[in-house]
Amino acid sequence: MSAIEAKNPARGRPRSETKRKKILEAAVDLFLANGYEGASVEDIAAAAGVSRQTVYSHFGSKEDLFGLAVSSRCKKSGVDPDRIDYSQPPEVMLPEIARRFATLLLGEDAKRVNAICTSCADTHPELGQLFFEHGPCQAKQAVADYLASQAQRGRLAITNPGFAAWQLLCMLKGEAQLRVQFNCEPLPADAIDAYIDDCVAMFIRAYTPAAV
Amino acid sequence: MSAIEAKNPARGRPRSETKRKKILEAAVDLFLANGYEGASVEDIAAAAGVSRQTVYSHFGSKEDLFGLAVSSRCKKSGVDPDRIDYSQPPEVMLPEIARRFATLLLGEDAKRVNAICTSCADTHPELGQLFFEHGPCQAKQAVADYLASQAQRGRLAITNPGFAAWQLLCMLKGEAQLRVQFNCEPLPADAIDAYIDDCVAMFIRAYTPAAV
DNA sequence: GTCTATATACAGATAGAC
DNA sequence: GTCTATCTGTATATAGAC
Repeated sequence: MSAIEAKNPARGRPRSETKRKKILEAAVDLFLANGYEGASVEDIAAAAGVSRQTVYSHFGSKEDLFGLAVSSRCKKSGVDPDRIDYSQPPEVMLPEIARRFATLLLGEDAKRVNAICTSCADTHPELGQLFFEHGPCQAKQAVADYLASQAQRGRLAITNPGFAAWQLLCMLKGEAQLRVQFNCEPLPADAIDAYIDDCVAMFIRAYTPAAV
Repeated sequence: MSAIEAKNPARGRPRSETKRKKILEAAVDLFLANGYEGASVEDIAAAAGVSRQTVYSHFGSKEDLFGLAVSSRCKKSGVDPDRIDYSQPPEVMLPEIARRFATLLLGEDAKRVNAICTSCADTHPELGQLFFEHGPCQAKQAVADYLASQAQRGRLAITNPGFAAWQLLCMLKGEAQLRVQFNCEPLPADAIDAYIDDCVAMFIRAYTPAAV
């Protein structure tokens, strides 16, 4: 499809990393503000201070740009493989991951992305898939990798890290995320924190290796 | 507001239960088929074979009807307090509850309700709240009550049944429900079953009382 | 007599056609 | 801008079940 990454990077003028970042930033802002159809590539290029051609040169298509914008937004909020410290034990790392994830989930942006994907389900069914892959799926993979590393060190008794990662992440959504999604009164912050702590503790309990 | 339930039920002619059921049935069908705004009270009354006033007499308002239609649909699919057997131990009852819940979650109807609520978020923000209360919240309460009863019998070590119920139900959604929500290729049935079984086992492990 | 249910008409709001 | 159509929700009158 898009043969962007196939080009020889050593030849010609290299693509500007700063421009790429500005485009992604502008895309995130405009997609969230105006929806997928409401944000034109022209608008995004203008907001980033580049030409429309530059956008296509970097990202190939509007849809690909959407997917990577989602991805960058998620990583910026902390659910990023690079920010997981594999040397840290679960008791330290999991609460940290859980808090980052909850912050991302409960923000207005997550709700908007959901609204965009469901409202465009008829005209652009790929948007949902792109979000799923670049958002939840990436987060799950990062957590699964961490859990697998801990299992290997004998700190957790996990045979299926993929299952365990989905369990943890989905569990964390809890009542709070449903309330956001369905326009209900949000839970008080301390109740959310207590729930998250309870989830992490419960998760660790379920996957603690049997004492020898 | 609507003083429907305040009337004396012992005096005079009782409201027809069959008509009520027919109205609810028609409401479920038409709301799911045409959305909230697309289904008029007139249409629902006609489909149920009653007059528009009868609908209002039974349900007070279109919004209340929506909430109760959601509720009836959920109960019909099995997440119903009345269908929980408190005498059954968790090893028997939880897998049963989990399977019923997953069937409901992964159906097309759940996706449609989500779409209806998010698409009407601007004009009818109460729809989301009604769904939340009559759908997820009721299911959670039913599960929480069961878990509390089991905790009292010493079969589970649960101090906060509400938290535990949300944990179990949210966990069950897993990858499969996200895929439905975001128009991705569904998981194979055996993978879903394996995940659900894993969730229930993990849940029971986390909440099994310490051996004395 | 009390309450359900139907039929009809009406107010208010909204959306679309012209 | 106006006119028309539609939908919600209410009011009123009538027939009939308990």
